[in-house]
Amino acid sequence: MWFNPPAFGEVNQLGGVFVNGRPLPNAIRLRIVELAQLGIRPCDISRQLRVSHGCVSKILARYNETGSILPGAIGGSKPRVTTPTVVKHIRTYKQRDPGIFAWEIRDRLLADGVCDKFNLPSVSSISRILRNKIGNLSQQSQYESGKQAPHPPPQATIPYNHLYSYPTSKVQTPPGMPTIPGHMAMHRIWPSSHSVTDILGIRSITEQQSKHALNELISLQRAVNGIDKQHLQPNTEYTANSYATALSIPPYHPPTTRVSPCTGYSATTSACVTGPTWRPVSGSAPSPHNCDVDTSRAFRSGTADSIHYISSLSSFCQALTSGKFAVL
DNA sequence: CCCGTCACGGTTGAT
DNA sequence: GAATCAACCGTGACG
Repeated sequence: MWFNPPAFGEVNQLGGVFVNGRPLPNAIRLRIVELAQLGIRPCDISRQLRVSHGCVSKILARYNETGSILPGAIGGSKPRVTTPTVVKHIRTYKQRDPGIFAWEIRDRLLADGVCDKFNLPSVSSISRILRNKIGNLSQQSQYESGKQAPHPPPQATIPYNHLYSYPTSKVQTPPGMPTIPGHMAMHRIWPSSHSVTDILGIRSITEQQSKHALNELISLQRAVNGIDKQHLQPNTEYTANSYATALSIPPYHPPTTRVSPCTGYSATTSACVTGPTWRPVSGSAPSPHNCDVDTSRAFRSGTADSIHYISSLSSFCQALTSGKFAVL
């Protein structure tokens, strides 16, 4: 029901708003990574952004591993590994050596580079192919001409979830998109220290450097969101404007200034984050995690109106991504 | 106190 | 078009 979406989502222990089952908006994810790069500890990021520490940990871990702040691809099925190309090769192996075993075929597929470890068919899959599709080699030409898959994938060796699987030195991007510069990807360093600086493998990074990297990331992801919406996870909250959201979230206020369902943590760390984009606009308000448009407006105009505004925008955004409207 | 991990209830999209 | 399935999500609790 896109007319009646979860208006505010749910509120977590930190007072942040989230939509169960849906990823945090890119703006929040981006902010998490940016704060981590600035040396803010995950626990403090969690409090500042009112996102559970488990989530912060997960996002940072993924960023460290893949270089991407984007969530994984939700829903859908894994692409079939037994593509026509793979079947063709299996048939070839079987023709050359009728006594070949399925496991040998599997090894050869890997050795010949037909498949990689991500899309290598299981032995049982190969057996099934041998049984169902190549059982009678005399019919192979018939298969060749007419029994193609209804929607054959353009390539045979695209690893599943390849959009979010990045090498360490260079971040892979969707086809046609510019490559993320190497310095945007984090090194695979995972020291024992719990310090985010150590976790991210950054000895020293200036705020200017961070901003520069951030801007590049924003530009890239804006382009990605606009150009290839199909290939990226269609996050309800992910429009270009979403990047203003996290920057406008009022900082976490310790219980001395705000009654929060979450009590008991130190207030000393909220001052770690400074800068013009992090200044409180008004009093406390629920973190607009489920909203993606210009919430900075909303948070300047009072809580009640803000909530209504967020709700309306949330509806609109859901409509956008559910195909009710064309993307602007 | 901080962090990593996991169960849980939820959403999503291909089949 | 509905059901199913397997992917993902963030939260909250635990160690």
